[in-house]
Amino acid sequence: MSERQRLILSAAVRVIARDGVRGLRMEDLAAEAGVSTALIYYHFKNRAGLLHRTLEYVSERAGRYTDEAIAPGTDPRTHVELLLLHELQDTPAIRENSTAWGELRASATFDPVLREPVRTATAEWVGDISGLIDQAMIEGQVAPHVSPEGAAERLTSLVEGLSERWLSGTLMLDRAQSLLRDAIALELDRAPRR
Amino acid sequence: MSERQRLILSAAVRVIARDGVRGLRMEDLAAEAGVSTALIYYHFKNRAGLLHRTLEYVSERAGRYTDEAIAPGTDPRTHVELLLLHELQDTPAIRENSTAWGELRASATFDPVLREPVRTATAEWVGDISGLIDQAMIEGQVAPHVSPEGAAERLTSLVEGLSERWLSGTLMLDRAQSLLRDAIALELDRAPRR
DNA sequence: CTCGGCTGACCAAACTTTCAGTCAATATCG
DNA sequence: CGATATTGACTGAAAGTTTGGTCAGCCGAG
Repeated sequence: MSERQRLILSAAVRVIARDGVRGLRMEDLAAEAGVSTALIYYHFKNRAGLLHRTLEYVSERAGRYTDEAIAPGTDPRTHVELLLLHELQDTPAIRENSTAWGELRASATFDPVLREPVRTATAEWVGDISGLIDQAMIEGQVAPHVSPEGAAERLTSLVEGLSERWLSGTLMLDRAQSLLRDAIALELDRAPRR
Repeated sequence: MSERQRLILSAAVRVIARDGVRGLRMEDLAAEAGVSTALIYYHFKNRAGLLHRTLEYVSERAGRYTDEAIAPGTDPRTHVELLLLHELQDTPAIRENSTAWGELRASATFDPVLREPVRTATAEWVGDISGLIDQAMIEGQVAPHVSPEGAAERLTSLVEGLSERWLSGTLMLDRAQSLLRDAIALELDRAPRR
């Protein structure tokens, strides 16, 4: 992928985070990226193609910044917590990525082309968390009888639900974080900690 | 609200569930409702006004069909379970309402006008569940130390997360249901049942 | 020179919104 | 009671606006 494409895609994420997928106008995007509208068509064929590529870009980028945020050697249990809580952080980058991700996921309900990448990205995320819970169990940081798969699916779904409430102004961020922390404890300890 | 307005609003829910908020065109809506486009403007001022009223209509209707679905005299614990599971049911009415609700909630992230009705409707739902958990606790159907508020917020958020995954084709319905059932047990019993 | 990257200008189609005006029902008046 | 205004609901048609998408051609690096 060329530098120019990356430029356009990151601009797309910004525009989507600001106006939603519904509000993404090719002209707005061109302005945000500082290029002509025609160039977008040159690189991405059409609006649908652009959205498709943007979705891939968002999930790829999410995976990257997620990894970067966590010090190597962190124990798996803490790792799970950091990974999940990470989505509920009020920095421009995360807010932007979360908003765009939520929008693209929602669009998948109506656009079959987006379904498969959404499914793949979700599966990957759930798989990561599930794997970490597995490890944490081996190290005795998680109660036995916990189903890593189930817990991972519930916790990531919960994060998405909380995130959307936060981003739509329905829920305060600190409340969302505290709810998530309790949920993690509930899932992994089978009783709230402290 | 006149019968005619109700007719248009229910058509709007159908169109939104089918094409999304972005895909709602005034002309399509007019066709779906069997009226002229001008009539929609006569009753709702403009597209934004229509969306706003549709949101109110969806939440009102959700509350109504939810009540109808549950036999009076049901014990509170079962009531909670039915209420939550109810959103994960593949009937046209529920799918329609859930899809429209998800769309409108997502739109609230970008449209301040929609925020307040979304917040109100959510608070009402959380309040209902929380109240029922309270009652269930009094009747000994829920473990002590459970925070009804917290559990209600987490469970409803989880339902929204699971629902969106289901509707976007990311998650099979029966899996979503089973995940939710386990979450309820985890939250209310502080240990999975059976 | 030439070729991929890139653009300004442009357009047809898609959409929203407006408007003049019809019609049935209801109120008003002589 | 009959004639006449008034009103609210509603529509067809078209104006007005926005948007996705195309295209002929410019430009700079090799």
